[in-house]
Amino acid sequence: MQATVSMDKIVALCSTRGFVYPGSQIYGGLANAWDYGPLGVEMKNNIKRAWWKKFVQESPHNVGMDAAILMNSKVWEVSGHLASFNDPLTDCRVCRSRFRADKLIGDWGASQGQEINADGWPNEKLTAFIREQGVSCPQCKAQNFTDVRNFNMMFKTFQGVTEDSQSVVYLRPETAQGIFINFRNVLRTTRAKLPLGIAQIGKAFRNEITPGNFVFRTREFEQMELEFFCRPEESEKWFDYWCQFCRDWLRELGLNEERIRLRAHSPEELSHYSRATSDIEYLFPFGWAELWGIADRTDYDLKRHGEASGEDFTYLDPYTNEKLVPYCIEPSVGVERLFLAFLTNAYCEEELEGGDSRVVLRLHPVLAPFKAAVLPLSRKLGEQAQEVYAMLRKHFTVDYDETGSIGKRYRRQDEIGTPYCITYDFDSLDDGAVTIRDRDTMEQVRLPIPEVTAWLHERLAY
RNA sequence: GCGGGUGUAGCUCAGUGGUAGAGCUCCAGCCUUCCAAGCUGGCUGCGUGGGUUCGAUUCCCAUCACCCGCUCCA
Repeated sequence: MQATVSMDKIVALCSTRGFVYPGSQIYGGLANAWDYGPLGVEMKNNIKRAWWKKFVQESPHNVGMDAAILMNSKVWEVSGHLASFNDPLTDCRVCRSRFRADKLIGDWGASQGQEINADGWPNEKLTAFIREQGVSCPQCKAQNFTDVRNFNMMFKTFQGVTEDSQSVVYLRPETAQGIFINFRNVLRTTRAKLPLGIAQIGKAFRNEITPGNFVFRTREFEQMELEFFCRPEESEKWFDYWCQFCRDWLRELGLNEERIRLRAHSPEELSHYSRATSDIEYLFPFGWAELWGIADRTDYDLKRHGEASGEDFTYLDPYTNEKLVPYCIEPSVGVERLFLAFLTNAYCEEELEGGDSRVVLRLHPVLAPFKAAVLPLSRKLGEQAQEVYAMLRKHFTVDYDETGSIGKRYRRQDEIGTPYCITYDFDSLDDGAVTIRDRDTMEQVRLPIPEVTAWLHERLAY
């Protein structure tokens, strides 16, 4: 396995070459906001396109949809996010442990031999109680807590012009709910039978306490989620199926097998909606971290929404005439995390003869921002090379560069992962052919210009 | 949110109580017939807001941002 790249190098490359810029830079930035530049957006789009093709287009079971980010607040109440993401928290100033204030008081009460239920107390009351009663830290015994604050992972905003509680809306913390609440719509309009997967790509927002590691954890991020509905007794089979499927897809796009592992969650780790979860983890420069979460959400969401809305979420199996609420397997992955994984995975520094080195992004051609670059050997050939460039632009995202030496231009393209460099030279004037140089093998082929498009199509097919 | 560190050009750094340099990058011109060549010229900066001072990039205060450690999970 190649040496792990430092995060600094990735961040620097992203910034200098136009993959990712720090957000709101001219105003001093905004914590953990990142803007994707010309190359970054191409690569991100390539990732999304590849995922969609694999998970929607090629699948006999799956269809896509695109739900609104803003939804009726009832959705979050019923899904459990409002309750489980809205805790009164306090920190011990001495040992920096964090506690739920109501639980802290309850436990303290129990140790004093009295039963105290602080659930639902206003924060001021919680803070005052902790101070006045001298509640001590279970970790370090200190009596020095911060004021109790509400920690809500959901971004809250207001719909309409008045800020009254009637119009509170939340930015979705996951895209999945948009699928659950449309389950019946999709089922009816597609006339699909189980198993049925509904896929969605979209932004989600979480007010994370500690984001970080570049684009790994940000407060605004893009998810690619599949909610795969099946018969309850088949859920384990499909769970394994999707774990393997996701893994295969990553491998197909060039992610190093040795840096991928599957890790099953322990019962304590499980989210409120999940019965079983496995993470596909990737070895990032900062260590192993979750890339893809595959969760068995059971019938939790459909049942909850069914009960709360009065909508009937049972499915009538046409073969068995049996009524059931489907189970749901959810493979959910963050686009930015994939972006970072592919980027760090592809980053190589190579020693060349003569002692100098080149930075190469060995990105799978499908992911590369530019599929090819047209490089006239000399500026004098610019006019003719431009014609090749114009021809290829109709089919692929291609770059054109005529500044500096040819060697320098090869290096520039290597650094941003362009798989093919097409050189128009002086012989081209006579034979109407160009030289294509492969980024990885460094091999060159000579090809008549009219054949280049087909040649590239063949290699970029996915 | 807490503790520690940092903030000068696109990048890496130097420097001074009298308003700033170097290397690389980038751009233009010359040259150049396949892997970072050379020559000439050029662009760009003291995170932000206050205070002290005749004068602040430098000293003080605040603020913001970033990095490293504790929480989380796409």
